[in-house]
Amino acid sequence: MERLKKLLEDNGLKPTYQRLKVLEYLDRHIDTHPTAEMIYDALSRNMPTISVTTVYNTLNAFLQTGLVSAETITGTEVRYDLVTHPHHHFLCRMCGTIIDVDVTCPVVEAKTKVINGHTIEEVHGYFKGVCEKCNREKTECTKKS
Amino acid sequence: MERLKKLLEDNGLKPTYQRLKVLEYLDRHIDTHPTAEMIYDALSRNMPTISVTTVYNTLNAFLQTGLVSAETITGTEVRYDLVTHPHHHFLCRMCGTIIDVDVTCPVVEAKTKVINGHTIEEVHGYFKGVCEKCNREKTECTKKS
DNA sequence: TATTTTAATTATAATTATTACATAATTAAA
DNA sequence: TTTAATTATGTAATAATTATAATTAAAATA
Repeated sequence: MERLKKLLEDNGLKPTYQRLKVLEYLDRHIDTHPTAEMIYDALSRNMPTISVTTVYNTLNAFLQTGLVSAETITGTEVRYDLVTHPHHHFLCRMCGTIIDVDVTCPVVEAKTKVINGHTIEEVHGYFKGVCEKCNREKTECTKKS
Repeated sequence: MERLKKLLEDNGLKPTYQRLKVLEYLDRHIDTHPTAEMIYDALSRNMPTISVTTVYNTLNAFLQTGLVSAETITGTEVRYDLVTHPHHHFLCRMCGTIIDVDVTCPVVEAKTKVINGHTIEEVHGYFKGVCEKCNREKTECTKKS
């Protein structure tokens, strides 16, 4: 908890109770890539007074400092992701899960290059397909029949 | 026009007037990556009776057949793109333009591979930075001063 | 050709995600 | 402790998209 408080202060944000709670939620559900709604629903269970606006305000403040990133992979909703180490995302077309994929091997080109005169500052990439779990279930079905 | 009609039929879609018009618009504005709203606004000028729902229905039908792709690069809106040849997108953080980038050099890994047991079917990637035009204007400003 | 069936389009209303805004509460500074 | 600044809250507004049901057009059948 002290760690998270420091994280906020290091980013020039006052460590208010609600900000700490939002950050804590993101930290504890790093693999969920939650939506604003999911965060609000979870927090409001223990904090009945927190408002949706606060969640959005907080997330937008986090976005500005680069503490979190917003992913629009599914196309219908914004998923928030605590920025820890560089990684990419995998969207399973069967179960809809977004999975972190470490990029030890350079899946996308290095940053700050130039293509056709355009200066590249960020490279965003994600994969779409069938995740390991769904792959396994498909195989099991085949085995049974 | 016959070409577009055939394109619809080849994708198992009846070539109705409104579908043809939406497709024609996408074909003529291939570099704009328009939103549903932009398409509706443009078409309704000559077709006062066309409805927003029809534009959405049509775009969703196109999406299902893979005729178009939906890009959520900016994070606030869905941009539609006629699928012609494989390419990536570049979002300029200064002017907001989305520019097509041909991928002759393999910027992202080849398709249908496996990472951690997840089968990759599609690779989505986009770049963010400053486009060639904005780069040039920045340089000109520097020169003047 | 007339009739039936199916598919596509339309208008309206509903839903959802997000933001604007005014007010209240909290915190920091003087 | 008073004042100023920041942050949180509730309500309402906005914008994008979808659901629904009615209408129209097209295709199939008799």
